[in-house]
Amino acid sequence: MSANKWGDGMLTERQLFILRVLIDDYIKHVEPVGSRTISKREDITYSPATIRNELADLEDLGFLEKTHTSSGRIPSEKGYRFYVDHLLPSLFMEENEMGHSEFLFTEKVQEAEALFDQSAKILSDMTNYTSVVLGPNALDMKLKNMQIIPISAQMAVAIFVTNTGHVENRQIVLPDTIEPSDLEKLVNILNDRLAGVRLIELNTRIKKELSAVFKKHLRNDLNMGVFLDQLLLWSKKEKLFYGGKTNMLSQPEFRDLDKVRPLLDFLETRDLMEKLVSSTDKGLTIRIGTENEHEAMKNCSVINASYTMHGKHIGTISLIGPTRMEYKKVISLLDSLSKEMTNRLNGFSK
Amino acid sequence: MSANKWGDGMLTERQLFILRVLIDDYIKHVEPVGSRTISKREDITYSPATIRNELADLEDLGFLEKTHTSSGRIPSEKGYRFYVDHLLPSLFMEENEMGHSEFLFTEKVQEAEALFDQSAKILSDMTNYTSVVLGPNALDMKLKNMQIIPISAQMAVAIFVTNTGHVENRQIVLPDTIEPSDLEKLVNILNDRLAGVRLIELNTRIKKELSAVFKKHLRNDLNMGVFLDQLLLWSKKEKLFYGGKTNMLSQPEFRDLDKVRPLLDFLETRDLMEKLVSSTDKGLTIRIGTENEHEAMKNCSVINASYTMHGKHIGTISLIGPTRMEYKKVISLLDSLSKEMTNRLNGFSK
DNA sequence: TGTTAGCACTCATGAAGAGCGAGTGCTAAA
DNA sequence: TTTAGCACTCGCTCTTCATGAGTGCTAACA
Repeated sequence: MSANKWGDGMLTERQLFILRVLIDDYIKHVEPVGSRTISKREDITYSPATIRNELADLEDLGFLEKTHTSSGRIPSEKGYRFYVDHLLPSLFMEENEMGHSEFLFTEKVQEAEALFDQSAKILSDMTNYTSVVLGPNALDMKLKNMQIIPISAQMAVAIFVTNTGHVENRQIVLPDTIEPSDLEKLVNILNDRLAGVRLIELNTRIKKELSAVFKKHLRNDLNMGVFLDQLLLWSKKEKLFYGGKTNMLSQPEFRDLDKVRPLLDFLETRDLMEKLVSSTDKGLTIRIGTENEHEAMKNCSVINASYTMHGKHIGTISLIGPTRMEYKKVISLLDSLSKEMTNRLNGFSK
Repeated sequence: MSANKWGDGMLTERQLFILRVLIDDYIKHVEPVGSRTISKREDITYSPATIRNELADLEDLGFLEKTHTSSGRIPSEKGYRFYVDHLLPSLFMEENEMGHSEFLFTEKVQEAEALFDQSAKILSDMTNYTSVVLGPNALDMKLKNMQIIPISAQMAVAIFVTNTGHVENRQIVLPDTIEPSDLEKLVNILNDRLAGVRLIELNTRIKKELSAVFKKHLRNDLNMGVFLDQLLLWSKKEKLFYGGKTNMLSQPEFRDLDKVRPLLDFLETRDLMEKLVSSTDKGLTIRIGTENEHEAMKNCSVINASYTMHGKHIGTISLIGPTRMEYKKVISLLDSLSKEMTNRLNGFSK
């Protein structure tokens, strides 16, 4: 057999089996697994000594590690990666029958925000890990209607309603010379011409197509350029919804304060979280340990699942747990939950 | 001298002095303070033995405690309370000269939300404790304008803009039989009659004063009752802005995971936090340990400072730290910061 | 009468060492 | 190829011991 990306050659059936058993055991008990423990399983016919030889080989191949010279083995990052890619699917298929069709949403979840919030809570409650829902980017939604409501002589509130019912708003400073009638005209023009345009594109559309219209209908002395820039300077990003922020504290590997602290700080840092949880992939992605490319996450795994609207990826629901997480359970859970979210979300727009 | 609420009688000057020195020292070093430590201070002329006698008396009076029979003393809750009420002001006045006039807000803080958020961050950064700003209750603001924007045949978005520029919005289900023109009429009536009314009062005002108007101007077959209830069912509460959520982890008294966990969980529980941080008082209130009336807060002190708008209390900025917090520093800081918030907030509305 | 030196006593803390047990790698025999 | 046997390694836990910072009490002193 030829070399592959996993090392010098393929693993033997027995090695595969032992590796899987060991990782399963470690995930369950969070303690280094020794040869004796493995040999005691009913379905294992080999003696501890034989197992030891195999374990030494698996360690040489980089799938396992020891915590000290005479300890049992724990999976390495590479080990988990292999487990997730090659050992899980076979098991996974069998058990996936019992779909998690019933999630305990409270009676009526009418609005998207409530759906996201509850999904995050449900997921973290069911797994005891930390979950995050990355909301849709409102700027990708299409403009349904906009309003400018003056609240004082100089200040006004600009409101943008999207086709999904999301509302963006911000305060703006009115040009000195503007009249209520000008404002009304402006709002009418914008609503006429820009309904159905994605918020993020409003700015370029206006610059390209509407300067002529403005010239025709509005007084020339208004400094529309600056005003429009202010109006359309989008700053808000996707919203994040959390569940089980403190669940990390009950994971045995983070029993140590100095280990949890960076983790909790990470969770509180919006930019980092956004990056961690964003994915352009439809479907499900798993990142293990250092694959997350941040020191604080080096002992964590992150699973992102995509939810969609009209078939388009618009956000993710994610689970953050220790690298030793219950992948089997968690993956199928996340899979069903993201589908459930997609269903309900698309139900809203009917 | 007659008995007072602090015990059998007044404390002697020397007792007051020793108590203050001890608490100051404990706050600084977070370790039980012994007689020797106190007697070593320059301004103390008595021997350890004398101090010991006084300490024993102060303990009998309930101001001090021991961690074990032969340890130094630490302040009791009653001790802190006395310290804050009677020992602090004298010191406090002298040093308050150096006001914290310069808070490091980023260039332009234009909107209230940004102000609250930054205030919380600044406060937690400067103290290394956890801070929370309780935003104004939008429902107490006055209606400037409302809009109902249909987004599909059955759904619409209702938007309420307040005189402060705050925007409340929610999705509503439209009555089957309603026409766009009905909606327009309704919005016009509401804007005409209800501008300037506090959001929280809209419902009663409508029921009292507008049913006649509706009868006159709208078709009778519309089931306005249910619709209006839906429109005016306020659910959202005041917003909370956090700073330094994980700062508790660096406090020596919470080095133990089992001690921080309930604390962090508490911080994440909206209802509890809201209750903790709400206060109707103008000015500054301090609650020490069990005065907070929640198990998780029994080793914490909470300081609430009020910020106002046009002289009216509209929200609070709070600091949560261990009972042994640096009251002196923190109180003057919170005092100045809440005033700064008030200033900027009132500046916005000019 | 208030203050202080002296002294016996307490208790937390940290270091040192022993014993245990779960694990290993290696060797030699089946 | 598999396995029994064995020496060896570490991490843990428990105990013991010494140390030192603190106390309360008593008796003497100013």
